[in-house]
Amino acid sequence: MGRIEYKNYDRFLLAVDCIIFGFDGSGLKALLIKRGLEPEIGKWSLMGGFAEKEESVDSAAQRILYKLTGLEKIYMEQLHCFGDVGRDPGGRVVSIAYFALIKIDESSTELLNSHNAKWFDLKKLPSLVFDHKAMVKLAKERLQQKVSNHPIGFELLPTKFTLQQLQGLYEAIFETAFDKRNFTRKILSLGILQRLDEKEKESSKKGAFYYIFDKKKYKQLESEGIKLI
Amino acid sequence: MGRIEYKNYDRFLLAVDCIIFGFDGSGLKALLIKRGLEPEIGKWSLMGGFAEKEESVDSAAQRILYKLTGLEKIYMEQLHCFGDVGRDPGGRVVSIAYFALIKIDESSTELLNSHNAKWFDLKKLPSLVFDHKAMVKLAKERLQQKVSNHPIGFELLPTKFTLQQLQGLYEAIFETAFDKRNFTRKILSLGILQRLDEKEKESSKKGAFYYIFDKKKYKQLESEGIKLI
DNA sequence: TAAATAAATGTATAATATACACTTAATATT
DNA sequence: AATATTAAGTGTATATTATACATTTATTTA
Repeated sequence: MGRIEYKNYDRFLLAVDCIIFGFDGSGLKALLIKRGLEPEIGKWSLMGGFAEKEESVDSAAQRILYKLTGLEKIYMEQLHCFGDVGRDPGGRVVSIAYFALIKIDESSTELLNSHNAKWFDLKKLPSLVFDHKAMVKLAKERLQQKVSNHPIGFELLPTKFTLQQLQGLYEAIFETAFDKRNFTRKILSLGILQRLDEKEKESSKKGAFYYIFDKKKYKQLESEGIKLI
Repeated sequence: MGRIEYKNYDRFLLAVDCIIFGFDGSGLKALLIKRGLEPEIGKWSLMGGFAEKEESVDSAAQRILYKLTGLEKIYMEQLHCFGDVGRDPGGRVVSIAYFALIKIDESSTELLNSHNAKWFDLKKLPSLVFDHKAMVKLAKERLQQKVSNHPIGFELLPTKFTLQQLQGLYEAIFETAFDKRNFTRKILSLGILQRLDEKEKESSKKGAFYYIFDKKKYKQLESEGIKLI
């Protein structure tokens, strides 16, 4: 069968917008840029761009994440298609939003600077262009839901981390405090953490053991979707 | 600020495809049509169509559901954007998939016939065009997930239904058997069902009480997202 | 009035979630 | 060398929820 091009249907600009989450030990953060084109040039915005004809939408999202952070092979998930008619005053643009989880210190500072990018605490977001606020809100809800059943929170932490850092991350994501004993017991009972002999000693005299993942168990749980929180 | 049209970016055909779920007392069903245009004309397909410039993507999905079933104000949820380059051999079409839950006997028979539509058991699907099989698979997974935490299963049942019908629905969705006593206890403990004095008497001599929803409790749970299964 | 049928119901046990406070290891201070 | 300081690390009791499992009940039909 030859290639038939569908005729006489409306064509759309397709944007991809990325909610890039990070965690710096205190709050959950999102990476925002100063928008570089009209309309609303100079306002805070999610990193985005237009999809191109010869790439998949997923690839476009990866390309755009790479463009801002220099990072590849990052945990990224499609969030939602935002398709309201008036969402972008610059034209009829349908946007596919993705969220990504990155280790906050691994992105390229030069790239971030060149895009006028900045990390913002989720609880202190500036006003954003278009419907980007709704995107962030939905992304946060999805992250909460996802992190409850899938071991992806680790994507936001350094390779080795203490139990208190892990708990701090979950508390930041859910904006609630957990009981240390119960949290520790539960997370260790999953058997996906491996304790190192090394200790983190900056925040206490006693020092807290570092942990890393047991990759094998991790993969297993990822596919099964075990309840974490 | 005037209206700026973004220039020089690729434009895409935007399709909307609907996974329409129904339940007839035995298995979970999906509504399929015989595709009416090339390529792959005559093959089984999800109901779909192209989005138009002056409507939101959500509206397009509603329009397409209405076109096939004659139904409005239906539970419908965006599923996922399918954006691979080669997904539609007829052109570069990005599709936004939605899933809908309808009462199987409420759709217009004339409309269904005019589209050559037919209900298929999810476990006995024919081969489908493009990536529609993946869409159905994802929709089923999302339905399972959603129905576990939100009281939406009822959208698939008649207004009044018996506990056995409700259990049958959940068993069909999860493709597993539940213990009748535990299921009944749990579902009734939510307090969202109201028992009628009327009984269904076709399937037994004793007869089974009909239930309807307690709308107020229903709304409350819908927003809170209480665990059902 | 007996038989047949599916509906309706309860209880014991296991697993999981929650609430709650003291001990320990290492360093810093006197 | 002894003591104070700091956050890390840990256990137990109770409540809640999930699971496993079989008999009684209401109604119709023979």
